[in-house]
Amino acid sequence: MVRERKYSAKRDAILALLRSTKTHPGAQWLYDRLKPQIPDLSLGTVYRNLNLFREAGTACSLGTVNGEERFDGITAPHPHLVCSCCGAVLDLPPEKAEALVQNGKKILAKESFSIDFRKTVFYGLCRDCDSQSVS
Amino acid sequence: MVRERKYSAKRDAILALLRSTKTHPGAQWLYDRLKPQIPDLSLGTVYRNLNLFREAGTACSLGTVNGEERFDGITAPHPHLVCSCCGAVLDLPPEKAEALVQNGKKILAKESFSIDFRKTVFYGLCRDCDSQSVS
DNA sequence: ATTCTTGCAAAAGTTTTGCATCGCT
DNA sequence: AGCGATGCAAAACTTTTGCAAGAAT
Repeated sequence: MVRERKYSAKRDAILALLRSTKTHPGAQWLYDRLKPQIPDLSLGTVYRNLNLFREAGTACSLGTVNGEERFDGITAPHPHLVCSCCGAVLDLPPEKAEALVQNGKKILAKESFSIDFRKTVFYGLCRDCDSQSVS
Repeated sequence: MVRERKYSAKRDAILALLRSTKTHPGAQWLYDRLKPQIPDLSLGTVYRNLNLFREAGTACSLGTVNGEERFDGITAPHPHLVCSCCGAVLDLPPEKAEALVQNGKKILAKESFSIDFRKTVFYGLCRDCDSQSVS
């Protein structure tokens, strides 16, 4: 049972900004950018809407970088590069990811991104939770 | 330049517990389990030692689940299953991961774990940070 | 003696939430 | 009018840190 959503100019602005950037931002980044244009915007609203986007599948989380959750407006699953030093997040073209996985290359020439390690996580429901949700 | 480490019984206990479990615990879980046996243990010490393990490569982080960082005493890279509902983390045998990636099966029969989506993140240094660390 | 380790508590940082108000339908 | 959306501030949580005391080398 999904609740009805009403139009909200702020929600639209947050989503538009999220979709317009390749930085894979966190809540604070979005807030800082939007605040000058929307003076009566609060950080809580950014958080609330990001959670709505995630629930609705309009956006997705990439996970936490340096303690901050980062989001992607592109919901089609694709791998990412995270800089362990500065926390930058880059999209990784699927074909390059394939090559990386296959030959374990440490360097991604074009982006000049040196790979240290990879994390792969599958999300779903464990047996207990799956059976509970069905019944 | 890695600092010298002195022996610490508490550090040993934390690492032993981390290695003995398949739960991929967070700091609080380890603390709760150790506290009865080591009454003068503090949560801060668990955090400090987990960070030491990570720096030393003795343990590694799997990322954040429900806002809490989870650790693995097995440092050989391997994929994980995370239950979106209860936060349980399971190891995924590499050969099963391969099959999942190849055919995109939604169900992992043996573990009865239904897969919703996957996240793959490569960690390394971006061009800027890489050049800074070299020079 | 030196330096690492730790308990404790405060601090820091991120995210959530309660509540009154405002806006959309 | 009814209910969702929001500002604001407090609260909740996880993690880090400063400092003095204790332990290992």
